[in-house]
This record gives sequence, C-alpha cells and structure tokens, in this order.
Amino acid sequence: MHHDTRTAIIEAAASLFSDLGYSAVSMRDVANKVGVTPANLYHHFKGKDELIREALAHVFTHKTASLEALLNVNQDADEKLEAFVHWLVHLLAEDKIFCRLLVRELTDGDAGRLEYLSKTVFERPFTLVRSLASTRVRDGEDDFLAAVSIIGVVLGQVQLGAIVRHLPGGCSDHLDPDVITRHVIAALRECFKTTSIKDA
Amino acid sequence: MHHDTRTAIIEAAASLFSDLGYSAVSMRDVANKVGVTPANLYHHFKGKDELIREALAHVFTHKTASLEALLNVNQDADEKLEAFVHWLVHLLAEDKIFCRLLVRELTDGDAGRLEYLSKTVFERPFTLVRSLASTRVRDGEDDFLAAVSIIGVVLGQVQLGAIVRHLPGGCSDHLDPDVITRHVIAALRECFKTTSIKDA
DNA sequence: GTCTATATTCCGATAGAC
DNA sequence: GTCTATCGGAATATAGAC
Repeated sequence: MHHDTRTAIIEAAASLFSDLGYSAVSMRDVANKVGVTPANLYHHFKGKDELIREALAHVFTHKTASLEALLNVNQDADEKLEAFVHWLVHLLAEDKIFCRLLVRELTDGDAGRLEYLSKTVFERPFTLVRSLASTRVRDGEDDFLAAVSIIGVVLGQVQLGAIVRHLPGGCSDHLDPDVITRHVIAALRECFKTTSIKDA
Repeated sequence: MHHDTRTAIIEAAASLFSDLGYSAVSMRDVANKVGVTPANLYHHFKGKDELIREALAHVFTHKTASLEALLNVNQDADEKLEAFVHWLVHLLAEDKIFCRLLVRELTDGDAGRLEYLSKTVFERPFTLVRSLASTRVRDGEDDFLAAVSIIGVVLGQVQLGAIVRHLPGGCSDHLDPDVITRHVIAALRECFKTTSIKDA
C-alpha cells in the first residue's frame, strides 16, 4: 500500500486525528492502524507533538496547487470567482481529513500553528479572492471582509451540513457539493452584481 | 462565587472543554479548577460522559431566548434579519465558551448530540431565518440553503477570525463584532435586494 | 527498521472515613 | 457533601535485542 512505514504512519495519524482530535488518539491507536508496534513510531518521530506537526504538514502542503492551474484558464473575473467557489466546496466536501483538520486548527491551533496554516492553506486563495472582490465591491465596502465572507460562507455551509438532516426542511440534496456550489455562486452573483469600480 | 458546587463544576468543565476539548481535559483538571478533589466530581456526576452532557446542556439551553424578545419588537422583515445578524455575531463573538463548544459539537458530535444541538440551539433561529429568507429569495432559489448561508457566513467570519491577523491586509478592525455585523448586513442587503415574491 | 519489555506518569473511577 | 487513599488500566516514552 505504502512505500515506506513513515508515510503510512503519517497518513494513519492524519486520519485518526481528523476523526477524533489529537488528544483522543493515542500512539497505540496509530500504531495499531498501521500494523506496527508503538515503539516503532518513536523511531520515526521524536514524540506525539512531532507526529501531529508532520501529519498537518502532509495534509496541508500543496493543497492550493490545483487552484493555481484552475484559475490560469478562466480569464473573466466572474468565472474565476465561480471556479474558486466550485474548487473550495468540492475540496472541503471531498477531502474530509483536510476539512476536519482545518477546522480543528482554526479552533485549537496555537499562534505558531495558525500562522503555518495561514501560509500553507489560506494565503494564496485569500489573496486571490480578495483581488477578485476588490474590483467589484461598492465604495465604502471592505474587500478584506468580502473575501473572508466568501470563504466563510463555504466553510459555514460545509460545517452546518452536520445538522442539515435535523433542521426542518433539510434533505440530502442540501449536502450535495454541486447543489451548494450553485447556491453560493447564485448568491454571490446577486451580492456583486452592482457596477464594478472598474467600469466606473 | 457559586451557590452550589455542582454548578461550579459544570461551569469549570464547560470552560475547560471549550478551550481544550473533551478528551484533553481530565476530571482532575476540572476538580483543580473548582478547588475540590476529583472524588467529589463522582458524587455529583456518574462519570465524565455525564459531566460533558450536563456542561453542554448548561451552555446551550435557553441560548435563543433573548432572540425571541428581540424579534418581537422589530416588525419589518429587513430589520428582523439585520437584528438577527447583529444578535448572532455578538453571541458568537462574546460568548467564546458557547461558540467553541458549538464548533466542537458540529465537528465531533455523534448523532444523538447533533440532534440535541439542533433542537436546543439551531431550530428556532433557523426556522426564523428561513421564513425571513423565503419571502425574499428569487424564483428557483432554495430558502433552506439561503438560511444556512446566512448563519454560515457569520459562523465562518467568526472562525476565520483566528487567522485574520496572519492574512495580508488583516487588522484588528476585522475582528470587531460591530464591523463584521455591518459588513454582513450590507452584503445580505445586496444579496436580497431584488423584488420580493411578496411584491410580485 | 522493527521488535519485546518496561519505566513512569496520568487517567477514570471506587471504597470508606468524616 | 467532601475528603484521603487507592485500584486497575492506559498513556507517553525509553532501553536494548534482533
């Protein structure tokens, strides 16, 4: 399955950490999932903290690479924003390990880990969305907050998906990434349909 | 400080659980924070699971009570929606224990706890927001998803606040609940400014 | 590089005195 | 209702054989 034990450990740890949280997962749990002894983990990593950092790095690094290529194709700003929403919704909906570790870090990460998270995951997409928003927000509006809202509404949709089936009127359609994507794109189109600063 | 030890234990537990997560907090930690012995906790609660459930109930119950009164004053649908956004932003920004436990439950809660969370926290506000949205969304749009997006964008804004200072252009202004409230209200106004179904 | 075996600390939980 | 004392087990981590 894996070329080396070290990678297998990291991927097993990432999966368990995303499901249960760091402190709920023991080194024994990770070792059992890989099929090695707990002592083996301490040959590859100094301790649990290092394993957590390596697992985060493995899951977060290069996550935005596919975004770069995607946005070099579409030229129109509207199309780029819609392509971004599609990309983000599907990323969060389909890579649950990434999504859950992301939320855990936003909630629990210390200053150092949050800065690492910002650089490796958020900085590129955020800068991009902010530049797309800045040409379209109305005077007096904050393009920084607009970018946070665009990313935030997708994040919120995915997180609230956990209780959709318990809310009145909720059905499985509301968990479909394509349905969510279309909804968010339509909402943003309304939100940004005023004359852009560029046209003024 | 507290009338009874039981309440003190519950509040100390809620605070620690929200900061560190359930499994990272031991019964000893809670006991030390209260100033009693660990054995005392087992006189008031059957075990850690019961303490977790009681802490959640203490933090989540009656959280939406203030919303009811608030919305009986304002009559206009626009004003009600804006009052809701103001209420939710300030609730999530100012009651960090509530906010963090909420996110933890959305991420980690089992089916039973998620249903409990839905009923005690989300059902009333969600139904309300959905009814406000349903009169204003355009034909073909889903008022359920619109309500999820309205709640979701606020939740996303608050969660992404953890990394705002690490993002290019971020400053403390973007963490101010009043600034976030104004931004979200302005964005929703754009989003919903098309002719309502009512007017058609 | 992986194992067996173990040291040490901490955990949840209980018994019983006061 | 709160305490002291403690049990059995599980946690992180290490030592050393293979």
